[in-house]
Amino acid sequence: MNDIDQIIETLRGKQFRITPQRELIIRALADVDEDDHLTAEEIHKRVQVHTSAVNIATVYRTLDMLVEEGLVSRIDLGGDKEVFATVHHGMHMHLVCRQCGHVLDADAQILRDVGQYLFSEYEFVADLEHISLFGICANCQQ
Amino acid sequence: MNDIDQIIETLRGKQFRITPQRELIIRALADVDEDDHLTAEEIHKRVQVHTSAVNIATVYRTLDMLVEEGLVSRIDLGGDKEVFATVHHGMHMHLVCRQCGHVLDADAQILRDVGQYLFSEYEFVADLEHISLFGICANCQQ
DNA sequence: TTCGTAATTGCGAATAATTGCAACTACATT
DNA sequence: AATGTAGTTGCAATTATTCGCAATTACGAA
Ligand SMILES: [Mn+2]
Ligand SMILES: [Mn+2]
Ligand SMILES: [Zn+2]
Ligand SMILES: [Zn+2]
Repeated sequence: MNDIDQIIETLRGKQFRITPQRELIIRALADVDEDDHLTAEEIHKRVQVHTSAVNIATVYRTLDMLVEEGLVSRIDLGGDKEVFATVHHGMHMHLVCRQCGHVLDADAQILRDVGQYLFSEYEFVADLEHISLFGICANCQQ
Repeated sequence: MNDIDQIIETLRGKQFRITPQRELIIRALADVDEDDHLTAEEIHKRVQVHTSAVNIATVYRTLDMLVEEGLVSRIDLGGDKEVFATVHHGMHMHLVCRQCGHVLDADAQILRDVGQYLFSEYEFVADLEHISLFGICANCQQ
């Protein structure tokens, strides 16, 4: 079963209805390159290649739902840029420079300890597959 | 020297001009209780108690500047709620449930290792004093 | 199949946040 | 103290996102 069907099956299991709009949005998200992300606006554009009949409000609502269900991750790449990706976008984190905005991908294995700690101490299951951390990049430290 | 003067001195050292607007905004931010945060809108309201002559755009721009300079932290408390606090708001993290929106404060000592790793491996100085992590809270796990 | 109904969508309006630009002002220099 | 100027602000316009609600539709039950 591919990534798209996987997501759709999960949604069915949770009694969500599979509308053409949702299918197109999920497909757009899953069809990007492994290490790519899309903004809500970009997803909307890609969906409209197939049919102009998907409203931008529906894109926003569907993305909120997919994030809430844990099927898609919402990533803050600094101030204005918010992007989305499915779980097939492998585990890593984004180091975002708060000065120049540069984004560097980094290994996220070190977060495993954090996840275990948060669960054992607070019974909280943290999403650590794909997060952003802010700070100052090597360049901006002079 | 108190928190407010500290911030103002730092700004002066970086050639930023100290306008009445900026002073009021910094004061509003620093005058909250130790464990409190304010939204941009709330800061605007508090500033207007003193004078109605501060535009909301100036509040947004000043906050962006303070965050960029590392003097204030911007915290995402889930989707719509973004709050700000100065550094006197002690080190901890926010565990935000993506299902019910509940926010739990947690110890952040465990992030020290993460910070060291990111610096040694990527020369990135991460801001880990005050971050949010998303996931599922104990309650929403059934 | 057809039907009933709650979930979902589209649309337009409301709200939040950002931006361009002319006017203003903090502050270094004289 | 007066001046010059680059940094900052206010305002209005723009853009991004959310919301209310009536119309539509997915899908379980008949
Ligand atoms: Mn990524
Ligand atoms: Mn806090
Ligand atoms: Zn940088
Ligand atoms: Zn919860």
